[in-house]
Amino acid sequence: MTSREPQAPRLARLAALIADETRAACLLALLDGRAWTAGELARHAGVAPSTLSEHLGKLVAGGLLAEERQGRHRYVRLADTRTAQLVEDLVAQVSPGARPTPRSLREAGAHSAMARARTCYDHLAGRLGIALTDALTGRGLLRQDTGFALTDAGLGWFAAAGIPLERTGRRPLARACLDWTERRPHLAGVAGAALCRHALETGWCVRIGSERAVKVTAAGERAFLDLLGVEAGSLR
Amino acid sequence: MTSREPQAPRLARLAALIADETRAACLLALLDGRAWTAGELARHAGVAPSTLSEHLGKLVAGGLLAEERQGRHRYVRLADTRTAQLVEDLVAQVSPGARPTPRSLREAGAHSAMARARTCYDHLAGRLGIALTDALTGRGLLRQDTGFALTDAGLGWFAAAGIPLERTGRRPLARACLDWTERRPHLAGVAGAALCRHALETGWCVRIGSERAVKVTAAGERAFLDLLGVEAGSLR
DNA sequence: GGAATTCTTCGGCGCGGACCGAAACGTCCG
DNA sequence: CGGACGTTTCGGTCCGCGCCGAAGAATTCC
Repeated sequence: MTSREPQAPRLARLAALIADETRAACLLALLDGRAWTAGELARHAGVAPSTLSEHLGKLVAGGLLAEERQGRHRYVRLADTRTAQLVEDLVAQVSPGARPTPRSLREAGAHSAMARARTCYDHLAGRLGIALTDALTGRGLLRQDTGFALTDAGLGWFAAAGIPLERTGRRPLARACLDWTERRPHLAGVAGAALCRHALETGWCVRIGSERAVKVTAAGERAFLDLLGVEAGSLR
Repeated sequence: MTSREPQAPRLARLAALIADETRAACLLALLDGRAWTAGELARHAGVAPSTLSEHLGKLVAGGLLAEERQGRHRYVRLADTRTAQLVEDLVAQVSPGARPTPRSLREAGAHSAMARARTCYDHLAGRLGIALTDALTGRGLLRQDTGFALTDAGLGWFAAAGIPLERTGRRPLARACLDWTERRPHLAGVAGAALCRHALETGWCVRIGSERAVKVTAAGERAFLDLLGVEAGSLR
């Protein structure tokens, strides 16, 4: 059998897009679900703007990024949830079993804030994401023993909490996303995104700094306790 | 923010392992779930044995492949189900919306056999995988509307059919795997693997040739009809 | 209109890595 | 014990690509 698999070149070309450290840094930064300008990404990655411009060209051409031009700015974001999920899966694969020792105090602070609570593209992750997922499961709202799906009671909980779940396209309502700090699954999919969006809109959580880390507010602490019995005090 | 994401180098290095066309061809071939020798892979990929030896060294060192030495042979296989799932996800991302036109009759035949029924590492895919998944869903044994999980009736069906489901480690019982020919989810996870294994052991399906394609036998046609009402005649 | 900002294009440099063939090493078999 | 086979190591070649700086295009601000 000398016939080369027909999709080998495509697979290699896709992986090559991620196989560069600068482009990988961009994809990781964009996991916050927001749109960044080319200049921001260049500073973030520590390369010349001209270099980063070429990288963006490749990522957009490869379908990993979507771009939107506004005046002299070029905003890019991850193309879709599937792409974000793919990057998360890759990160989970390389997530170290042993936690790496941070080099500086600032890194240590940033790392622990990320481990506490952060967004994973469009849903909540970190210890907060795990705690909410565990609470949903413990109350019979989410079923993990036979797969990963909301129960009928779970559908009712979202409705009662005033969090609308839009059945759009083929995206699953609930889906497991492997957390790279906790190494445990947490809620993603339509329900995960809706919960995160609601938490940010109602002020249960606010973003810290310019990246993915978030923190729980006083209002959020009350809400998570009332609605799910989650003690989120340590995640403030 | 000039701090580079700490896991960017790791992500890039992982992707670089897949970013070579020869290594990609190896990973795709190994998606059949079996162990190949270095020589077989070299012939399959169309490169010199010495070249392929170096590739295998990198893939093993990178944790994507597991190796087993037997005499003068070096057998390699995908390291674990998570790695297989990752490769499948990457393939799904690049799966062409428009079917590519095969270049030769033999390729066309191989492609259509793969589209009919094949294994996806350790579970069934292609039109057969979709048909079984649809049947399970239609009979209330698998729930896809709120995620992707077996129902209690589904657990009973597996027990009644004599297909044991081993709850091992963290691997989910049911999980969706996106099919790259049908562009629809089909059953993976512990249940998908158990069903595939049972189908091959009882002779419901047999492998065609040396790769992933399988075909349904007469016994399999009866079984699928009796157990799930699936008309698998066109998949023989 | 002119200046500042943001991004892109281009030429050129240098490193990394994929490839091969030749030779060495180990294993199996007659 | 010698020959066939599968695999590995090594030296050498070559191409791809990531990087920069300088110059150019587009847009906004004053």
